[in-house]
Amino acid sequence: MKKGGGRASIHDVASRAGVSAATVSKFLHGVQTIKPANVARIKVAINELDYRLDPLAADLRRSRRNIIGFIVPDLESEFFGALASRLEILAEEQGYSLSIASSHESEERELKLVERMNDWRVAGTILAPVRSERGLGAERMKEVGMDGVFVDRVQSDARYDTIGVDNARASAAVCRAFCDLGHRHVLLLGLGEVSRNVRLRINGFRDEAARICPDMRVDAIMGDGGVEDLRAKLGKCLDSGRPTAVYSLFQKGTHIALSEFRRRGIRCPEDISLIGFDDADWMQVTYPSVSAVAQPVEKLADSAFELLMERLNADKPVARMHLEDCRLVLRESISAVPDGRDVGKEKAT
Amino acid sequence: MKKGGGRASIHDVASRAGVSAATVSKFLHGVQTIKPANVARIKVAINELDYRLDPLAADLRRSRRNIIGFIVPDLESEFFGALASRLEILAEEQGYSLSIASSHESEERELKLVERMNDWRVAGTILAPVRSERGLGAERMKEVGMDGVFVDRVQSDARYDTIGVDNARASAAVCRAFCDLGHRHVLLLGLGEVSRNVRLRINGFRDEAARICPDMRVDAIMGDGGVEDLRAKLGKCLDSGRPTAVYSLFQKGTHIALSEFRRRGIRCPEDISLIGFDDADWMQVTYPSVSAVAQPVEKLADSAFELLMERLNADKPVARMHLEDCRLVLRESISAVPDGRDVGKEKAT
DNA sequence: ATGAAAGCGCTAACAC
DNA sequence: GTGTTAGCGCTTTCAT
Repeated sequence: MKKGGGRASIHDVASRAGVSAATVSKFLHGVQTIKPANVARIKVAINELDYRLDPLAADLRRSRRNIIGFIVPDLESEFFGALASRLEILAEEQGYSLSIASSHESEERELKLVERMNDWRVAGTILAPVRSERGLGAERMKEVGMDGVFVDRVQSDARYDTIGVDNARASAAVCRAFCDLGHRHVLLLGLGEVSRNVRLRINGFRDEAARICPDMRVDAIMGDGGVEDLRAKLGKCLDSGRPTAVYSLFQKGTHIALSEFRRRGIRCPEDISLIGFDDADWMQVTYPSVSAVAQPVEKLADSAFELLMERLNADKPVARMHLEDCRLVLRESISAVPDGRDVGKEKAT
Repeated sequence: MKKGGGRASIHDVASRAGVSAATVSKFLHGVQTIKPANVARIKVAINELDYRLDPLAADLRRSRRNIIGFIVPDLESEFFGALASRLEILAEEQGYSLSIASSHESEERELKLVERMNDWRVAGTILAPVRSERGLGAERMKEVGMDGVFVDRVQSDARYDTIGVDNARASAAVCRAFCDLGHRHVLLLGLGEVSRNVRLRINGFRDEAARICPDMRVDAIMGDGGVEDLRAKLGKCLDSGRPTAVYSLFQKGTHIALSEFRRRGIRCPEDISLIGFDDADWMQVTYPSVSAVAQPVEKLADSAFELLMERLNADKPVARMHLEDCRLVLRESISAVPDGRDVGKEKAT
């Protein structure tokens, strides 16, 4: 009989069906060697009692939770939202639930969340760190030996798989696009904090410039004091010694570039070209629509999950580094340098 | 002694400290009546063993999980991301963890997720339904009597609290803005599926028009066949019998409106004015920047959580309906009707 | 083919 | 103050 207040337990089902809890448990797990008569009675009992297995209690007994943890720096951005979205589906396909948590761009919080995942005894943790694979959260994962992988703001690690996009390659493509259009003075727009990825983008651009377009002048400004600082610095560059092209290294920067162009009446792409890292829907609808490096969010999620699964099933996992390729989406915001102004001035050869 | 493979349990700590598990449990819960000497030894043992309480095991014993479930239709939108983000903080402040899941705009999946929350025996569930408080998920919550509240795409319910924005009021404000600028022919842009909220926005606009601006012509087109259908229909309206103002009833619609204006060389706001429901960062940076109804995301989250908490602590909870006010953000996309063209034609009085 | 028993890690009476 | 005991809901040998 079902006891008073609470919900039906496996024992309630068992006694109602006239079998033992063990048999019900077997039934629930698809064991085939149960007498058909009993199967039938168990089914009836389950229906009558509205019985549902408590997965957490089952996990407790099994000493392993069917949960994958996912820690993101920020849930308000479409990028991480999409990542979470996809991982959730992948996890469920494998019988896990995904536990999503946001560190709100705080390393301290990230640490707390890693610890919570560990307390929860999750099967594995996918960490998209605030800073890098050397940040507080990642380091704690190593300390306590949690199973997991690192994604997005990471390079490579001695013990964990890392999954990221090929920042350098994408930026090289941007460089080539500008170079082909005759641009010889490009401004890179970055932010101080999100260092690693942005640094790779800068270097990727610079290296390619040195290789294929040595007479290209490449300036970079970094908003060390946040986005408003960047806005101010950009304003100065636009007012004097204006470049013919801007490569924004993060989405908000693209936003800022566009609005500063407008504020000054600088026409894009006639006066200046623009490409941004990280594509977004709205970039199709601005005037001009803006060219952007699109990150392969789904592939990132797929790879991260796949590597995690392999790792969970491996005896002695090796640390791998995985880079996904980005796609350069060309829209109206770029054009050839109109006259020889900059090209002529800089062409020394 | 700590046993072989696994992690230290409360018993390991107890025996190492020379006390019983019960005492350690008390210590962990801040019971003050423990002999200082024992407190000290427990602390030492915890440190030496790196002991951490398993919250799920504790919850099991307590027969109540310290988890709040949050089900969103979609994690890739900033709106729900922000909602989740805020709820996560609120939940943790009260000692819960928030379990976030996305129904991916599918009612079937929503149903599954509600059932999972129930299986998990969460303390409460915040549901942002795909359709409404009468959708699959919500109905199941009622059936099984889960504690929770409904948020965003909801009106009112007999048994659950509902928290939403005042669509009608916001739309009335939009109507007044247009009316004051002399607009007498406005086009409303909606989508078939997201019916309830959109309907309220339409009615809110229409009612206000009837009240304060009876000579205003209000047309509405609904993309029954998805966004591309809407785009096509909008195109037709713009080509013949063009209105002087457009009120888009959802964010994607604003996007579409803007791009269709551009495609046709229709100048905004000179030729046509635009206001969109649901504000976004990118609307500041388009040309023109677009006026929008901004939804109070944080307030929504705060109210939803507060009502849930009250409900969890109430003996016989009553169902309340909560509406938050939106803010109309005016930007460049609206202006007065230039000449008497439409005004003159329609003014019958 | 099934059930008894032990126990996952923890808490809560209730004795002492 | 502290330990004993009895579970929370489930799984898993190991007999039978």
